[in-house]
Amino acid sequence: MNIGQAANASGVSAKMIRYYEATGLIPAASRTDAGYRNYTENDVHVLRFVRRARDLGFSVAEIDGLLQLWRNRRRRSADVKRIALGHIEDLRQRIADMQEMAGTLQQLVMGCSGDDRPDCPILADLEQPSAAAAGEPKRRRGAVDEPGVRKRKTPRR
Amino acid sequence: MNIGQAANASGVSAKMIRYYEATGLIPAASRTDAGYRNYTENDVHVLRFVRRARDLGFSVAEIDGLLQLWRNRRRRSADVKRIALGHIEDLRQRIADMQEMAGTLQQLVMGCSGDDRPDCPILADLEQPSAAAAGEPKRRRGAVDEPGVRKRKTPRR
DNA sequence: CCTTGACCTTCCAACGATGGCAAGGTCCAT
DNA sequence: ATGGACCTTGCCATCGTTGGAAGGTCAAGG
Repeated sequence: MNIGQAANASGVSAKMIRYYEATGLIPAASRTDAGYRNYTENDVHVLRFVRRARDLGFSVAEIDGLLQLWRNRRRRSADVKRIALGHIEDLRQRIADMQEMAGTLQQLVMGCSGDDRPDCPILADLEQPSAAAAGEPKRRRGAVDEPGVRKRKTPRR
Repeated sequence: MNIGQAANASGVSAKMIRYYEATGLIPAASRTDAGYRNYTENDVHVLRFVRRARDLGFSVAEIDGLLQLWRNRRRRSADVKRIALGHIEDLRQRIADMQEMAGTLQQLVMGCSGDDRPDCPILADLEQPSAAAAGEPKRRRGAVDEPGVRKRKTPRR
């Protein structure tokens, strides 16, 4: 089976199949004399596994762990469950963050006349976050502190 | 005010301030003789606006639009509202997608013993999505169709 | 005056997952 | 033999953000 057929059969694009191979998520496919990648039904099975896991929002790194457990007949289901629970927790956190954003915006939007006049509580809040709309200071995903203000012995002029 | 002080005062990292300047989101700051960027209280005000908008999940492109409206005293609040509503819709869609993922996973996790045994419905579902857990086929954010299967007049051997 | 260290500058690379395009080789039916 | 669908590799773009390197500046303290 060629890569295009494997792509059709698995729902993973040919591009991504090559990418997964290059990054080591899946083993390198065998090649024909002409250099074409060759796939078996089993390979497609693996690809479908990957596809499904992506659909469930697992990162490629997580899928790597899941694939190893999948292949390991002596795995402990606890390990699988841990990965899944961690991912659920991640999803819940992101959902909560986005719900808070949406809720705040909804509040602001409701106060906006949405006509030809310039006055708008949305812009007003962006300018000076109101206590009501600001909520607890949240950290965006992946955001990390700056190196921190290193102290100067005497204040800057 | 130096960039570091503007960063501290606005909550936007110095790195990002330079980035926003380079991409044209904010105007280029004036410079000292030595080439240091110089910021005013008003610049910090703009940066806080940007920061707040990022916290609410607006993309940089959307913030660009919001900033222009903010600066325009003859803006129509309807334009602001439209951007906000579009963003809310986007958030809701993503929330729904993630909730579905989390729900499916929660189902699977509940069926997993999470002990030393290898049997695990989570892996089983990844292998062969069950109708119950599969749901309607959803499209991941940004996912786009492959070029499509171009038809071969006769089937491949 | 010189050193130190905190700060600033620019430039380049990386992340994650995916798509797009280009230049070239292969396979197969007509 | 020709055409066209397919394959190959490789590089670029996305998006927002961080990290680092190499080097210049500034102020305080010895």
